[in-house]
Amino acid sequence: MSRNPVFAPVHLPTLKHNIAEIISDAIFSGKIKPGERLNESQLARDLHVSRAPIREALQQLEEQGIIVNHPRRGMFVVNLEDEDLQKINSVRLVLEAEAMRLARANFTPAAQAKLNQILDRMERSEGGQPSLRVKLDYEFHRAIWASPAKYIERTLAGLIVPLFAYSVIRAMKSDKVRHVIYSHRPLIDFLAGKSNETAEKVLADHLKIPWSLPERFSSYSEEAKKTEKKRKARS
Amino acid sequence: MSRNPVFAPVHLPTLKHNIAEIISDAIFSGKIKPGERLNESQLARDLHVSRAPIREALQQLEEQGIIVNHPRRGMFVVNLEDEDLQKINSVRLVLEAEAMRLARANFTPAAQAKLNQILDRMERSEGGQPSLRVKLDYEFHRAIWASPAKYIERTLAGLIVPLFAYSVIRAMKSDKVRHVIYSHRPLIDFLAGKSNETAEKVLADHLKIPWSLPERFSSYSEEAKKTEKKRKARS
DNA sequence: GAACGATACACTGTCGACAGAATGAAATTC
DNA sequence: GAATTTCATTCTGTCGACAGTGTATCGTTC
Repeated sequence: MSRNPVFAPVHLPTLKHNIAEIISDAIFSGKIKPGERLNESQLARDLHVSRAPIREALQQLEEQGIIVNHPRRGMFVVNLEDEDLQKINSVRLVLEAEAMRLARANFTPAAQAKLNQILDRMERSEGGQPSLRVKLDYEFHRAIWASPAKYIERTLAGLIVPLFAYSVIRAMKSDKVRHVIYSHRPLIDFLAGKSNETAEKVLADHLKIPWSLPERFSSYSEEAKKTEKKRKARS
Repeated sequence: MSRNPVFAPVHLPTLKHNIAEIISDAIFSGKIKPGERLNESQLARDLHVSRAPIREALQQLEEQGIIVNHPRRGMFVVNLEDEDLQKINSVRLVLEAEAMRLARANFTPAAQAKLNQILDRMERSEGGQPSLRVKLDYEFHRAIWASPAKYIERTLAGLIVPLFAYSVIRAMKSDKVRHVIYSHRPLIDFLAGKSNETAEKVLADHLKIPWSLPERFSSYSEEAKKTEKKRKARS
C-alpha cells in the first residue's frame, strides 16, 4: 500500500458512460428527485449531445435500478415505497452478512485503514450535504464487499444502489443522521474480529434506524433463526 | 386465488423487447455460442430493422449479464471461466438458500403442483434438446424464488441468468444430465417440509455435479467454515 | 521465413430527422 | 357548469448516415 498502481486500466469513456455518471450524480446529489421524469430531448440540449447517448445512458441506469422506464411514456427516477425498502433490506441483510463474514476472513490493516478513512470523512460531513454522506455511506459498504469477491459485490450493488439513490432525498432528523454515521463503527469492529455479535445482528442494528424499519426483518428473525439452530445442532 | 385477474397490464412490446427476447433465445438455445461476437449491422440486416433497437436490446442483455461490451470493439456473448462458475455458485448458495427458507414458510399445494409439473416436463426431456432442459431448469428455480419476494427474485435472477446462458453449451455427460434432472426432487421435498437437511446442504448437493465443481465451494466450505469456528468459539 | 509497418475495410459511436403515441388544452354537448 | 370529445403539441421509438477507431490483410525488410 505504498502507492497506487501507476497506470490504471484506461477506460476510454464513451459519451454514454460520461452521461450515465452525470445523470447518476445528479440523482444522488438530489438535483433530480425520485419520481421525476427525465426528458431525453431536454437532457440532450443541456448536455449538447444527441439523444442517442442519452438514451443509452438512461437504459444503463435503468438496469442499475435507479430509473424505471414506462414504454412510450418516459423514464422516471425510481420511487420506492416503504414496503420496498423493507424487502430490499431483508435481502440485503442475508447477502451483506455473508459478504462481511468473507471480508472478516481476509481483513487486512490496509482495508481497515480505508474504511476508517471513509468513516472519518463521513463524520466530518455531519453538518454538510446529505448527498455527500450518502455517497460516502455507499462507498463504505462497497469497500467491504469489494474485498471478498467479484460476484457478491456485483449482486449487492445491483440490489442496493436503488436504495441509496432513493435515500438521498429522505429528509432525516438529526438524531437519525447521527445514527447513520456512527453505526458504521460496529461494522469495522466486526470485521476486525472485535465483536461478539453475528454479522446479521451487527447489520440489523445498522440498518434499523435510517429507514425506520419495523422491529423485525421478515427474513431474518423468522427463518434465519431456525437455520441457525439447525446449524448448531449439526455441528 | 379463485382465478387470475381478467386483464393483465398490457405490455406494448417495443421492438427493443422483441429483439432482446429473440437474441436471448438464440443464446439460450445454443444458436449463438459463448464468446461469439454479435455484429450489430448483421443482426439489423437479419431482423430487418435499424441498428438503434438492436443496440438497445444488446445493452439490455448486457445489464442482464449474458453479454459483455468491449467499448469500440463489440458485444460478445458471456464466456465464463470455471472460476467464475464457482464464485457465482458460492453467492447463489447463500441467496437461494434464503429464498428456499422463505418459500418453505409459504409453500402452497398450488406451488408444489407447479414445481412438479415443471419437473415432469424436465424428466420427459431427458433425451431431448439440452436447451429445453436448461430453460426448464431455470424456470423451476425461478418458480421457487417467485413466491418469497420480488427483490430476492430480481437479485437471484441477475446473478444466475448468466450461469444458465453459459451452461447451455457445456456438453454434459449423460450421467450428469441425470443428476441435474433428478436432483431437483430433494428441493421440493425441502420446501414441503419433508427434508431434514438444511437449505444450504440441499442446494449444495444440487449444484455440485452439473458444472463439475470441485468438491468444495470456495465461499461455503473455505470461508464459511472458518467463521463457523469463530462463531462456535464465541458461543 | 518471420517480424514489422502501411493500407484498406468493417464496425461502433454518434448524429439529425421523421412517424406515431401520449399528454394536455380547447371546444362542444348535455 | 361538468363531462366528454377533438385537436394540437410534445416526446419517444425508430431510421438512415457519417466519422473515427479497431482489425485484418498485404507488402516490405531483415
